Amino acid sequence: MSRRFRGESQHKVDTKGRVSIPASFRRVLEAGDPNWQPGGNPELVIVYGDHRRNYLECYTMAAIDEVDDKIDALPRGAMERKMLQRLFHGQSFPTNVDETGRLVLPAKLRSKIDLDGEAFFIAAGDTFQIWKPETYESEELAKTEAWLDDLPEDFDPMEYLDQAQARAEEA
Amino acid sequence: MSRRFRGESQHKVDTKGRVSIPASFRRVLEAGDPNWQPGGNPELVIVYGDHRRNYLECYTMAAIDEVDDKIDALPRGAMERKMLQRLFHGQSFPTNVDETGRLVLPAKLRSKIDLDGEAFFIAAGDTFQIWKPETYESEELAKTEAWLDDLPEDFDPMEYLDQAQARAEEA
DNA sequence: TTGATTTCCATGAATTCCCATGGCATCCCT
DNA sequence: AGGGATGCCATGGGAATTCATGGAAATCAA
Repeated sequence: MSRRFRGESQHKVDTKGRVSIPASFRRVLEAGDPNWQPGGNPELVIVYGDHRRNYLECYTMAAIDEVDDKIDALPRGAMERKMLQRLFHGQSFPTNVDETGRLVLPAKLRSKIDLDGEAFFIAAGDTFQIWKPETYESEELAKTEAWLDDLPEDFDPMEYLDQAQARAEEA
Repeated sequence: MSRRFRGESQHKVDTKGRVSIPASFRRVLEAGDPNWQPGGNPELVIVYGDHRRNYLECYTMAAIDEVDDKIDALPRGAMERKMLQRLFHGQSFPTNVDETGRLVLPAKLRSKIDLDGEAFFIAAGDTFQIWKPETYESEELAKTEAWLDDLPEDFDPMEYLDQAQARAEEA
């Protein structure tokens, strides 16, 4: 049912690294954890990636399992496989939501994306991301603004939806 | 059957953000929710978009699923995909009609379109929109009036219907 | 032991749930 | 045709719960 994350919001991060997860995201994490049961706290995996990535990407257990399966399908010894293993197995952090709906970000993860005081959460399909608000504003929003400015005055991004469909059909 | 929304109407918004949904729209939401069953309350997704958009667009589950599929069809990493994900996954709010046929607009959404006291609903094909009445009057109506005024005296908008058909045929 | 986790409790604000009312249509019975 | 009776619709009010957030006590790890 609620397999997809949806929405965006901002929450406080205290000195211990505790942050409330948007309530609606919690429901998705619960639904996506095969071991979860009412009253319990769902697990999840936070992928932080290499130095170039400046946000944290959070996977439900179901989503990360899917990724793992795909990695397993690659031939042993293949470079792609090694890279993906490093990213998803090495540069990631398994954890769980706590009793009060929060999750604790270790100092290491916080400093990696330079988080302090506030964290911005945004859904991205079957994962959600955690950004330092300022980074999100300046990098992501600015980037797309600039990109949109290059388009015709009356262009509506919605038109991309149909492009998407067209591509899907010819494939 | 009742796949399309039709009509327009205005309802009160109380201090808690509760608004009655036009009864006829409810039937469409029910029909468009694969999980809905008689006696239950249909879910829907409200897309509010970025600061440029000053109305809320409401999708039936079927309609939003279609959108999601199209987004999934775009290549990972593509700019269009990111934009659409931000819009439809990030800048949206999943909710459901309540027992009494109302829906609750969180303060965040209300303030975004500067809603207070009254909300104007208008059908738009397989979605419907919620506007602050004054905004709709001044922006939308004025816009289409102006547009119509630019056309020849005796022009009949119905002619567009045939244009649409012609386009479909050549594609 | 000492800083760093975890646990466990605490609280105001926001949100959900439950129940209530008056206004219209429609249906039905005589 | 009159006159309920019935049922959906728009709207309100208050209680009960959930959220987001803070702080203290209890555990760990080195």
